[in-house]
Amino acid sequence: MQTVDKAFKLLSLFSVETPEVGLSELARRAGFDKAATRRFLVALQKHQLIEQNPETRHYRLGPGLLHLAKIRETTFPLESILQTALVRLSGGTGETAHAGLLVHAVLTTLAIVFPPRANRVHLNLGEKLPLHATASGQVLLAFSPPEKLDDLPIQLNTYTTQTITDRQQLVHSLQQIRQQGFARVSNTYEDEVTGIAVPFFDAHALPQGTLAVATPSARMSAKLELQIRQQLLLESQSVTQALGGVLPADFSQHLYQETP
Amino acid sequence: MQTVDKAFKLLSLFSVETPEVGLSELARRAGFDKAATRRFLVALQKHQLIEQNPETRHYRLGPGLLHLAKIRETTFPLESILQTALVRLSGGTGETAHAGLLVHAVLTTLAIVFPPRANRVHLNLGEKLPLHATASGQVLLAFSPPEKLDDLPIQLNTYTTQTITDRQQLVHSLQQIRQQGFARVSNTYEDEVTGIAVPFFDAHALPQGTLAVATPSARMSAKLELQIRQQLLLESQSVTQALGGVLPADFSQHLYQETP
DNA sequence: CTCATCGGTTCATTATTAACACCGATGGTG
DNA sequence: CACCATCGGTGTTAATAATGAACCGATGAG
Repeated sequence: MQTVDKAFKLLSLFSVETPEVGLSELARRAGFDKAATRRFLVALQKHQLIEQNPETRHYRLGPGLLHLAKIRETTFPLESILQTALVRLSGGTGETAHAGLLVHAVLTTLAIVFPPRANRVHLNLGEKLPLHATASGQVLLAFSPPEKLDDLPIQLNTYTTQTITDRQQLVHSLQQIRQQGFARVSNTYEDEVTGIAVPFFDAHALPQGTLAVATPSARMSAKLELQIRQQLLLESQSVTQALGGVLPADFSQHLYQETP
Repeated sequence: MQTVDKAFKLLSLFSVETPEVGLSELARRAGFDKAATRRFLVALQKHQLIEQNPETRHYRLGPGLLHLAKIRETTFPLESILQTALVRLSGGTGETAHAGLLVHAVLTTLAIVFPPRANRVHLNLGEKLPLHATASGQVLLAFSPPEKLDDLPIQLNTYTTQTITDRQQLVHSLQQIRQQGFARVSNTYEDEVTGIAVPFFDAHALPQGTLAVATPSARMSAKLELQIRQQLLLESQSVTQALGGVLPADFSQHLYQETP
């Protein structure tokens, strides 16, 4: 079913950063022949998974995706479960809380709740978060089967002076994260931002996404960190359960250690 | 690209009514061989467009759809545009307002706003609306290219004593709807419910979905109907414009006729 | 105990997709 | 203005991928 893989590859080339792309560019990025790319686009367009901007002739994701996502969300409300967890997290910590979803080695921001204060961390819905440079990404990698590390690009992008770009160092860091059950990074993706994240799990005890709290680094203290970690752990358990997921043993142990 | 068509066909077998389906059942409904169906499911599962309930071994739509839909919605906010239009519609009329999306000859409820009163029309998000038996469906058919009528099932389902089940009669009705620019039906899908609907259009001036107001039939009056129609026309224009769509000439004429 | 149906797998047969070369149109550049 | 590159899009044969009947073990109803 490599045909399905290729169709999906085309769909996954669209992002919040590049929502509309032309034919040649798509073929280039996907590594397909232009004629083949066109045939795929026409097929996808037929089902409204893709649509074409008639002015620019560029392609973009289509409304058929909304239709399918609405069915899924109505019968299996992942997004709304995350949203309510984030409201509690943001309310309890007074900081920005966000949830990410891991799809095919890409971590995307699915939901965000901002606290009602002026100085807060900002990020965008749909934003793609680098796996090696954010707390959310690292905690996902840490709880994923080791072979998932192969999906990482050879070159780890640098975002700030603190970004981990050495593979060895990253792997070492992941081991520690797995042991402690959460990830905490400071200024590795955006300067002056500290993030703490935990994963939530699917029915196979594999990480499906993350819950995270992000604070201005200046505001982070040992006390605030502890509070955030405890809340994240509780919400992770709650979300995982609501989804019909299962916590892996080496994660659920933290639930008892952390509670005072 | 028949492979893409088949993959989509499998995805489209899931609905709010039947969100989880087993392998044999899927093969039967799609008309595919069981082995082929399995190969498709495995391929779709790899990209999280489908996921499997490990207990029942049944399949359901996957979280990858949320990911893609979020990207589309962030960069091209159809759903949120509809939502704000519905808030105005429901607020202005005091009745239930809903929006439907047409994907591959299937009309699905994408957004709903209920008025704050006890006696109101109820429907569900993600609900599939029959094209021949609802105001929304009829207005879509009326403004679609005639060949779209071929997608209709041979047998038009009966929902109430008022449901149109005769093809001739339906076609006649559609002509009138196209001329007047809106559809109005009473008790054809649910007893005691009257619906009024207008389409909104894409960049090719093709109907992409509908805006509708539904009232308990007992409450409908000539005055209320006129008010609803005027508001629907205005919101249709506004939504179409916000989407980068184009009104067909025989629709936009009503904008001037209706305004008093 | 039997039979039907479930999810899932195997492998020779067959229909599909790939990609080169080419089209006219568009737009930036010397 | 003429040039060249690139755009979106399109045919046609060679190479590749999907198909489906038969078969598994497991499960559950009569």
